[in-house]
Amino acid sequence: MHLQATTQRNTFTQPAPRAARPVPQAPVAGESIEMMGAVMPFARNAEIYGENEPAEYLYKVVSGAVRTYKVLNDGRRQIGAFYLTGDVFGLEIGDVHSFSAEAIADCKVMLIKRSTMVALAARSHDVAHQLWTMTATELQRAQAHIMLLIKTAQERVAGFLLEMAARSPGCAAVELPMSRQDIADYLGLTIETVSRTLTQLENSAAIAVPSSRRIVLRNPAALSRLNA
Amino acid sequence: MHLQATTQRNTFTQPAPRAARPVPQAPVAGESIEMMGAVMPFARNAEIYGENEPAEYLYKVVSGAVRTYKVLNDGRRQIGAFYLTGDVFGLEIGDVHSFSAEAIADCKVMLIKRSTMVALAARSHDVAHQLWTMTATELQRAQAHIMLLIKTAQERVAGFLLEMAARSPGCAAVELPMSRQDIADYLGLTIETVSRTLTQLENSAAIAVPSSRRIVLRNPAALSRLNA
DNA sequence: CGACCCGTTTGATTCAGGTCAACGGCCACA
DNA sequence: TGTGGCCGTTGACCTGAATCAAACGGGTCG
Repeated sequence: MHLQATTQRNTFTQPAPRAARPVPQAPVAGESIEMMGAVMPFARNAEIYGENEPAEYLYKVVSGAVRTYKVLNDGRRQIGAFYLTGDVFGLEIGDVHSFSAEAIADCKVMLIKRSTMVALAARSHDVAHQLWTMTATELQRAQAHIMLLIKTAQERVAGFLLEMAARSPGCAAVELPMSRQDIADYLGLTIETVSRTLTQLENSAAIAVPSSRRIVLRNPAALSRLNA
Repeated sequence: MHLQATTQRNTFTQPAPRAARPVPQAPVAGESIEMMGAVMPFARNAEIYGENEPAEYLYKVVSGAVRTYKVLNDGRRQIGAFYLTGDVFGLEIGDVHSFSAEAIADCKVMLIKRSTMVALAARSHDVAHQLWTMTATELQRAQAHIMLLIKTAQERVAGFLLEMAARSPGCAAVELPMSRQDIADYLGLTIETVSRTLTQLENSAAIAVPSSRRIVLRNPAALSRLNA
């Protein structure tokens, strides 16, 4: 149940992290993380890092999409978050990752050495503040996720669609990079329930589903009402 | 449904925050937050702050216990976290609180002015690092909470008991400061299900419940196994 | 062009947990 | 020593989502 297709590392497109070219030092205070780090491509379903691996880097999505997740003993998978272009992930306080991360689609990810960031933060309050802010943003995301998980199937799906819409540049139609299984594992539902709920929402004219990965929010107000 | 007994502010035991005595300035780097701020008492069920109120302070539990929560349109309440002696809460990146906070039992809480902390963080890397660490701890707590919410009732209750046990100094018996309703709203269950599950665990000899607020972990290994 | 594969949808049935209702224990207070 | 209010427990029943199963559709590849 909840099996992933092919989750093994793709050793072709993903050189070992140690092989990354040296991260340029950026000693100036007020430096943003934008301008440092090496960009690395990952193929669809490639593992970016694994749970309990040392957290050597922090990551920024340059293009594509990423999921973080945990798998329980019995195989149930919970997706912690989806990261789209511009999002930062892999930020941990401990020195190991508490989730695993995989590419949802082929994507490019910028790697920034954690030790570099931490050292930089010690010198630049700006960088320190950025680190704090990113962690706090992540916290807010997690708290919103908790609020989703106590709701009904309809409310969860509606909430998910609104969240994705809010994160998409173009407003009307949402292009979903992830499968129904991913959505289900994010929302704590089964694919069947997600699928059924989407057709339900379509029948009630709240959304349109021209193709399975493309969803038009026909009546966002109705969705918000569902979102409680 | 999920109604709280008496949730209004108790204006007797809780002077307005503005009346707090001035926070001593602590310019020395390496300063800990321990030594600054005024301690204030709150009566059982008194509101400490409300959702969407400006986040002027951050709080540390000196004694007693606190819950943070949100209420949905339809009255469902979700408890975000329980805070026991020594825990810090109310740490936000935005300038309003995203949850409400209430005293579970009579308690004493230390208030620290947020602006003071932020100013201090700008001068002391140590303080900045503390702020970051506290936020990250909160993030981990939230992520663990997410993992709880996708599980079965048994697993949630077992997980909750183990969490509380881990946070209690004395190991064998857990003294729960919160009601069944609080536990239910934390775990996304009903009081009936929490109650039933506890008796189930008692019948299977995993725990003993000498009094409703006191629980002995008779077989922590079995609970851990449930916890998946 | 047809065969297959994968992700998705749809249908039938089951079950965990919710709902509704009654009861019991404990404590404060008269 | 009653009596009323909480809080927690237990029971009977119901329902929303999971499970099991089958069919569909849109790709790729021989």
